[in-house]
Amino acid sequence: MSKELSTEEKIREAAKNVFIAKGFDGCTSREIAKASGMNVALVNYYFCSKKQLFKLVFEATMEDFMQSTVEVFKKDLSLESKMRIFIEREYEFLILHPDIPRFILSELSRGDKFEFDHAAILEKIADTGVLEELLDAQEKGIIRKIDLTNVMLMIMSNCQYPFMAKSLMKYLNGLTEEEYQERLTLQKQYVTEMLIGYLFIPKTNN
Amino acid sequence: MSKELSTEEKIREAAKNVFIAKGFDGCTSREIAKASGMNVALVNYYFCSKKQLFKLVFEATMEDFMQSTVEVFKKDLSLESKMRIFIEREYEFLILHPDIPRFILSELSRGDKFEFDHAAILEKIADTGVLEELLDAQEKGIIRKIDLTNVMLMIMSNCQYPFMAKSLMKYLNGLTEEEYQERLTLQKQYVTEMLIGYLFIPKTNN
DNA sequence: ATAAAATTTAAACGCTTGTTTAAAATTAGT
DNA sequence: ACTAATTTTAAACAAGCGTTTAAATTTTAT
Repeated sequence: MSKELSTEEKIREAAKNVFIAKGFDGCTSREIAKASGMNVALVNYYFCSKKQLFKLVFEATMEDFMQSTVEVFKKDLSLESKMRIFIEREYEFLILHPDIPRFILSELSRGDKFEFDHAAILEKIADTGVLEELLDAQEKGIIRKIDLTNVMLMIMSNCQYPFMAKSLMKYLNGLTEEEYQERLTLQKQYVTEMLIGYLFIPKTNN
Repeated sequence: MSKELSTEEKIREAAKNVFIAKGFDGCTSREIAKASGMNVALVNYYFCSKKQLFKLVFEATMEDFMQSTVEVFKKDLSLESKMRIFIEREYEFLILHPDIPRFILSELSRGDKFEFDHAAILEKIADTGVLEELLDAQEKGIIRKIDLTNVMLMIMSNCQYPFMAKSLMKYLNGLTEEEYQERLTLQKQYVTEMLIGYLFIPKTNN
């Protein structure tokens, strides 16, 4: 156990956990303070306000989430391999942080709460060259000519939703946490097959 | 315009809109009262507490959502037709009520807020006989032998996520509401093809 | 060792929250 | 028409909220 965290870092870490678990509206400054072992005044001493602390946490979480998965497209591999590895990474990440997609989409959908800087995230995606690679593959007839928004939606739907719907699915199907984890591992394999099978145009043998 | 709503109904309707838009934690009793044209005391006069009003709204919303789509499986059609119509209905419903999946999954994920009665929903699904039909189709080699939890996940992922991620996708791709609606219509067609193509085993010609 | 700076604390600030009260206004029953 | 029940209102309640204050403590620098 590394106890060598500064007060500021302790608060930031606690805030991240609490915000992701309960949302901005679902928690209090005092709750964050208590979770970090500090008191309320220190939260505002280091971060000025609950809102600003949230903004910091949200943007960092969003960047982490994107970064950890999208960077596979920088590698020198076939598009299909990259796609497979991307899905693999996405599931790996989400098994460790299953609440992040719901957190991001929930907070983002009530966007009046703060204006977040999406330029940084757009840049990280653009930097990987994934968009050009996909367009190029469409020109070459490797993958279907589908608007990239739809391609992204397909992949993200099949990666993120299974984690967002965990509570509901466990309810509906009467599964334990372990049983649901098993379904998730299977789901990863199924959606990989399904997505690759649908998006990639089979090579004709002649 | 039908103005002939009772006070109780006005509050219930307003509460539904406000809860779905902002979540339980994201709104106040006074906000709901104002949205219904009434005052705070009336909310508790008819519904005892914010929590109980929420419980009512949540369970009704959940039942509506399930009911409107799953009942297609009662019809006398081929499984493939039912699946196609199911997806069609789901998208139709979600175009009208795009915030409901996020609402349900968000509120459900912090389940300590109240215990909801999922038996009624389970029963509605069971009543359609969809589960038996799917298992039967698996036995007959019509669709892949995949755990039904995973089948449900696949379908729900591709129907609900595109609506849950609207804010994010509009951001990332710089789309207007109209442009995103167009993508959603295309998405419906793509995911129908993809899901049917993956889940159903092609008939061999011999 | 001492003074200055940074950190931590307990207490308080106005304000909003969910809920309740008690009186006023309306409706229903006879 | 009169009474009783129902509905609506304005006002108040304690509790909790985000934030601020000012004093106490610790750290840093000379």
